[in-house]
Amino acid sequence: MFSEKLISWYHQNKRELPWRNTRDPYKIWLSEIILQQTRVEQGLPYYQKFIAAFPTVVSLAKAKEDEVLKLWQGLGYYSRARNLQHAAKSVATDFKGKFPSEYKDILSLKGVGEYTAAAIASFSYDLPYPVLDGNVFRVISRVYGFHEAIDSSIGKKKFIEHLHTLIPHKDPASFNQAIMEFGAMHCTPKNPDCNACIFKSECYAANNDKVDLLPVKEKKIVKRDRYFYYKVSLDSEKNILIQKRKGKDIWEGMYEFPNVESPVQLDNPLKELNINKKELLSFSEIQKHLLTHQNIYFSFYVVKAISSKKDLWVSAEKLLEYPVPKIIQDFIHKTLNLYLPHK
DNA sequence: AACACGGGGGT
DNA sequence: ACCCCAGTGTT
Repeated sequence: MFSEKLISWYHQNKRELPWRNTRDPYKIWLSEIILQQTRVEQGLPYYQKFIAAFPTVVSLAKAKEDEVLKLWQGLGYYSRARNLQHAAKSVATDFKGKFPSEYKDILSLKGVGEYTAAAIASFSYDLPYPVLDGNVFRVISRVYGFHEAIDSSIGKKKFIEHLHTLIPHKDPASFNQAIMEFGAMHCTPKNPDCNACIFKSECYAANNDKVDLLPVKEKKIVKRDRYFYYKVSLDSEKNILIQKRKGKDIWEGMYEFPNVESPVQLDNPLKELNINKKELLSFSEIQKHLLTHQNIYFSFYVVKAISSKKDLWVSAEKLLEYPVPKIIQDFIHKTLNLYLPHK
């Protein structure tokens, strides 16, 4: 009954989305990776760009990592882009260019977890694996009154087991699409319209005034402050010094200006950046960039410098081809062009 | 099991 | 200010 009502609602209310008009596992996989922790409206233009640049999984496998990261720029969680290409190479070699069709093989791809494997398996191959994402947690916890924490393994197991009893083997793809769409469009986190809900009569949360209390989450996010002081070196020909960001940290693989980082505001950034007042062209006040797990505070110090062969110096035009974090892109766009000839 | 990983939008 | 978003990999 639940699935029939849900699927019926879906067919009347669904949005037209490009990855819903295909069974191509490559396109479905790409859309699912893009949409992880990302709203449909934000991911949509990236999906279009990727399909245009890489029409097939093999074309993606052949790309340079920097090219993939550049297309991903601005979307965040950049390990998704690196893993995307890693997986494309796996498909090209281990699976001879043909996207795997068994759940365990799909799950083996880098960046593909239980949610994404279930999505691909059902949408592309009609396999009865239920998806469990933030939308599904919300719908199920409210309708069935599940109070187990959704960020615990106990809770996750209970939700998945229940979903296996709900998903119709006849049309698992529509069920999975429908429950996510219902969570996204109707059973929203804040102020859902319970009076107009198809599950009004049987929904536990609606009938027990618990809509605002479900789903239950137990962990709360811890934020930390990080201060970045960027040194933007320009040589006499307006080439700019950049470097590739290393280490398992935010923005891994993206390009940036040399910098110093501190957990607290620095008293004397010039000293830490090894800058003489004579070479300093300009600097910016500290700006804020707020992320889920950290508050980024940053400023830029532009200096005259002499380029050297061993470092990576690029023209302004060339710089635009490198993948960079949002705050660097904004700086290039808003400030750096003042110093540079045209563009 | 806990934590790290971006950026944007809603309330 | 806080929460959430078509979650996953690492430790």
